[in-house]
Amino acid sequence: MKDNNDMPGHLARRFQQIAVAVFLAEVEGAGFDLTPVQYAALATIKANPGLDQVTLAGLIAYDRTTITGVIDRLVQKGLAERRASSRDRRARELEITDEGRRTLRKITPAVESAQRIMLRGLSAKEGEELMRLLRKAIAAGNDLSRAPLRDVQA
Amino acid sequence: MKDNNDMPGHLARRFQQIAVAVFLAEVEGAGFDLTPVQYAALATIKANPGLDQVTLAGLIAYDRTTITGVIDRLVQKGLAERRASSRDRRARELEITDEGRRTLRKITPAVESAQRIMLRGLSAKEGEELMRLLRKAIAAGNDLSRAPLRDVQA
DNA sequence: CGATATTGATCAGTATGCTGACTATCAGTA
DNA sequence: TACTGATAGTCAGCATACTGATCAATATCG
Repeated sequence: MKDNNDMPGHLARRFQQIAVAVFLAEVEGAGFDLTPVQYAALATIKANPGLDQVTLAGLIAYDRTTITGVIDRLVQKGLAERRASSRDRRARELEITDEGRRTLRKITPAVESAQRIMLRGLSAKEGEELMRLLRKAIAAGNDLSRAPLRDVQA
Repeated sequence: MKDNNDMPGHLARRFQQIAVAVFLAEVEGAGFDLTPVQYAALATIKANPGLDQVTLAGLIAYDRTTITGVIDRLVQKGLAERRASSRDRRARELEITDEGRRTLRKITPAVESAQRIMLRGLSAKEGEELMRLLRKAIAAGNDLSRAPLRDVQA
């Protein structure tokens, strides 16, 4: 039988598992309570003020049904706001709050530290190579998941 | 701001997301209904008959609380059995059923196909290198998650 | 214009994964 | 042997992720 360690799918699960654990530990150590998904969403809202949920989902490759709950929690924590759009009454415009901005700023060192820790077994060059290969594999498989990455059309 | 594509954590999530989608699509295409986690558990039970749940968890790096539900579903599908251990009345001994063996055998081509598809953007050499780097990063971070990989002591 | 298709958001249901708590049992030791 | 600590399994609760459905609103096209 093929060993688990020869299965890219298994390795993907393990690496992701570790990445999440490291992220949560670093962020909690900094005194915050924010998940990787919530962080990515919040940072993307800050970079694209007023975007709607589908666009946000496309920018970070979330399923649109997952976004609903994530935004719920960001709003509940006072980090983001969800407003009805005036241009399209189906859509909600997302904004980051001052509190959200403060949180993002203070949390950034912990997030960057987490990225280093999850690569701590690799040299700088190996880390770069790992990211390059992941990017390449992801690009080729982008449309195979229900939540592909979608660039915004200007 | 750092781009998502420079964050190993984000890339890990994306690659895992695609890996799961590909696995499910291939397995469903072969006429089966088994998740990646259920497959790994079943294959490990087959390779280690009579093992208990904690040992199984250690072999594939699951959290022990996650195993309970996974086994529930394998048993419910008639692919595995959970019996009380005679040596330790706290423990359950896990066995694969004939139906489970049949399923594993028939599903293997789909699983292997899935592993190829999720690397389809990479050359053979690049795929090997990606797996090598993932293994190395995982080994260094093994103890950072609640569910580390644990080898069996003979 | 009006029928049809598409889109944004949500919801119900299911399956990982985790934290923390709890029970039952086992192991080691004073 | 009685006490203490560790261990196997489960459970409640929460947060991703997905499938598939539904509703409201918008776009498109005959």
